[in-house]
Amino acid sequence: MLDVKFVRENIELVRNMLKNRQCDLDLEPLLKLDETRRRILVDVEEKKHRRNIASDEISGLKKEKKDSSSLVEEMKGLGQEIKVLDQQLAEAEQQFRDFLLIIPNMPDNSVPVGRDEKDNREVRTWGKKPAFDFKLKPHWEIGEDLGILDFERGARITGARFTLYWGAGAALERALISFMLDIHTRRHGYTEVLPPFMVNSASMRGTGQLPKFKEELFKLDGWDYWLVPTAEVPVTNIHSGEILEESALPRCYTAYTPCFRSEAGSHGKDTRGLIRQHQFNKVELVKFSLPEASYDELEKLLNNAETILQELGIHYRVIVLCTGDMGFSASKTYDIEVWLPGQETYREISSCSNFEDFQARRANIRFRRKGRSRTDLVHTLNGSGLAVGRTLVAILENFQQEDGTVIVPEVLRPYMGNMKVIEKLQ
RNA sequence: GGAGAGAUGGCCGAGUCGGCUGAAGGCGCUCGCCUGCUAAGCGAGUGUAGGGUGUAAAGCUCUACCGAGGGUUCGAAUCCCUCUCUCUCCGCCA
Repeated sequence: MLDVKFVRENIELVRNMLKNRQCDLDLEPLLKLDETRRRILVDVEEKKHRRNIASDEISGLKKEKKDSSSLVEEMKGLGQEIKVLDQQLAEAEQQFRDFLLIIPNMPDNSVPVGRDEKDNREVRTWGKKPAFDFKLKPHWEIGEDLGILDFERGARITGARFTLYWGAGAALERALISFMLDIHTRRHGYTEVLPPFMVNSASMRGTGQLPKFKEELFKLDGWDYWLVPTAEVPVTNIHSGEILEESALPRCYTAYTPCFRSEAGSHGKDTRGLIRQHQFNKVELVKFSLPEASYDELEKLLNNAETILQELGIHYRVIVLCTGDMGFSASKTYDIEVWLPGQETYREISSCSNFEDFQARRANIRFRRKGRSRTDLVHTLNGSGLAVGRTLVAILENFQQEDGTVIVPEVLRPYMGNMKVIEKLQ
């Protein structure tokens, strides 16, 4: 959510931002609502002031045993007026707030202006595309041939975009989760958290999934509970409504959660394999930062995510998203795209964003500078570190061998009972 | 699921028959004094949000907030209703 005052005073900047984001939204109603709401507010506050004074007078009169009935009568009328105005105000505030909630965040100045993913810019690459002298398979073939990925039974148990993992496949997924969490906690200094996998509407609103992206979420019937689409939601909301000490920042958390996404609007896209599932595992990195430090923290967070692929020894590239491709809540986003030789393509495996104070304002996450009385909004950041299912995909495709087996990356072997090669499950 | 208790400021904790209680008292914290250092002691200060005024900061001022929402009343932290959450006991369960 943007600051109302900022919008009021920089209306042209905001209009330009909407244009750059390819977002068609007319701001006129917002300005009108703001005006209406403030007009009513001034009126009702003045009336309440009068009522407060009169109440004191009545109290005084009663103490002196004097008659107060005419004043009481008068206040009855005023009370009615206040009641009506309060209702109007509540309505105006609600509409105003609802509108503010659907305005996307301002991109940082360093973000390239562009229409869509074609205008994203490559920042750097790491490693090289591996060379093979045999015919490569996509991961779904590798997984099915080894008997470790079972798409058919996954679909039978639940439906399309659900997968059953067997044996070394299941173990590899678990190994990756442990490995990632260990690196981030032990080497990068993050605190591990294990949050609820369902959240309420307030949390979804806090991070920006609601009200605009309802159709991408799974909701529990009869409950105000939603399945988390990413750990970002529960973990960022850890501190919602809190005022943190300046000395407590930055706070760096890492969490494993499954992620549930409806993938509405993706029909027919990535239907094969593990790339696009309704349920997948992810290790997330979340930071709460001082405003002046948040872009440094973003670079660090990105590096922390990259470390995982470097340790695994898999080629990737980093891109910065342009204004037209960036998410609703983000001010700046880097994507890490991993190389998948079986499909001869790069695929997003991590998305690292700075949200500045956009989420903090929605979720009301503040801090107090030492020696100062006023509070400020923190900056929030997060990034995948990494998407586990897609990492498993990258391992299968990058470390496949001609005989159909897959080499287990060195760093994962301690987590897999020293397994060196994944062979066909008997 | 059954029975009961509770929810007040950063924390603990008062709030009488509704009326200067935004809220006593204590702790903590901040600043100052004192003191070889530390501790103790002394003094002052210490909620949040929104609005008005102000070029802005400061300041001044108003309104709201004692779990959330609604009601009664001229007036509610105090009375009534609904909901949420926490705790205790029993039952059940991983």
